[in-house]
Amino acid sequence: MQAIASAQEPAVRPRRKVEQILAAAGRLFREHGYAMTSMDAVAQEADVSKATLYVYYAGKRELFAAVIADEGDQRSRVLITGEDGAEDFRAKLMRFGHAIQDLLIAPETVSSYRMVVGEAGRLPDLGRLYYDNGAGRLLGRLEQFFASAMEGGKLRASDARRAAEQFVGLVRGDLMLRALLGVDERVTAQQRDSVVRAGVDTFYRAYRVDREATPE
Amino acid sequence: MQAIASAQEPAVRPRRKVEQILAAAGRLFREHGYAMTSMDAVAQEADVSKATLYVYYAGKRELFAAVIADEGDQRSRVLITGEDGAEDFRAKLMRFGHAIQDLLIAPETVSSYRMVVGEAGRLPDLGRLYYDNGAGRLLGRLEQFFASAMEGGKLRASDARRAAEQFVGLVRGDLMLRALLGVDERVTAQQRDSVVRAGVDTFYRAYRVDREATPE
DNA sequence: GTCTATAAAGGGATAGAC
DNA sequence: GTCTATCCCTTTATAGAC
Repeated sequence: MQAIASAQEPAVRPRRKVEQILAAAGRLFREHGYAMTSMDAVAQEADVSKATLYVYYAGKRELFAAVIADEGDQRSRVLITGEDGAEDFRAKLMRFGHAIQDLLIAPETVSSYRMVVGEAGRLPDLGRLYYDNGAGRLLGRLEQFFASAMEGGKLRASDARRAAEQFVGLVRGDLMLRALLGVDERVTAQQRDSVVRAGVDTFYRAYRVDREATPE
Repeated sequence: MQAIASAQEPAVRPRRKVEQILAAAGRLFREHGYAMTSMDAVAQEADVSKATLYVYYAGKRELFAAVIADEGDQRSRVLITGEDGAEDFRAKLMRFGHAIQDLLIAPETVSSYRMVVGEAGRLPDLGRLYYDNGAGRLLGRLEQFFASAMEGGKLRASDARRAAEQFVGLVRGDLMLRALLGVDERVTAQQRDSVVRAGVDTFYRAYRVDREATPE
């Protein structure tokens, strides 16, 4: 019944298994959460025996930590590019706004956040790691962009970091919280666009350079 | 060893036990999350036998649902009062901003949100209930306040609901997300005030009535 | 209604063969 | 390195006495 392994392959591709395990664990942790995911299930999903899991990871917590660390790297890949000078500044804000909002309410982001938030009370180090790799990086890039814009006279000079936080908060609206809580079945493109448009509008009204004042 | 109950009290205060159970379950679920809280622990914390739990609640999920429903009612009690005409409008915004922010990053709110968010994927109805009773109510009251303010010429006329969402987003900053992820050990009053101040400033710049235009 | 005691199942982790 | 089989503990849920 069982396939007879030839003696030729005792240690077959050592890298492969780890990736299978990490991917399988990620899927299950995101979908069912930490506590509700069993090592049995991970082993089955990864098509590996349970004992093999414990060869690569000391325990369930370590496996979870590895998933989070891997997760953080893959998030926050949003295109904040200062180039493309031909583009209208407001149009650029709209583009960034949409990109950021799309990322924040994407199903993968949501299930990812749920997984981490649910355990953040018990594993604060992982929460911090996740924030730094995700929202932290995004805010950093946005801050740089706004700093340049302020220097270039596109925006009123002020705290660029604060501006970045506010911009994210404005285009996020309460859509992310609603997504985290599973409030909406589906959010239409129109709703999303409306939030971004209003957010950019508010942001720009507050940060645009006054035509009259500031004659330094 | 055990106290001998007099025959006078077979069904002692039927209401009492339920409250004990609900309170104990709430504490444990908030602290340890759904999956990591055992019915044994709840029974012990509530000073009740495990069998008694199952008299009042069909199972663990039902108990959790009861906790969430109870929880939602108690949140969102923030004082948004339109009266007090003597107060400067910006000062009022600052007061509301602080009250809202305080609520959002309060430890009870954070552990509460963690508990619900962590399970929202499996129990979407509870997530919606929680949102409606919490953030939903808050936004509703704030919307009313802004609508009055717009009508009274204190703010530029526009979508009051959207303004409410943006106001909350601005005074929240990313403090709540950081709190949910356990990023900061402690947030100083100075940091909090700084976020509120900047948020109100941005909000007011965007929504104040232009001195020159709008001569309808 | 409330308790003690226990059934029934599932989970994390490991021993030992190959 | 990888597997099968298993240990041992915890968990949900219930039976039965009072």
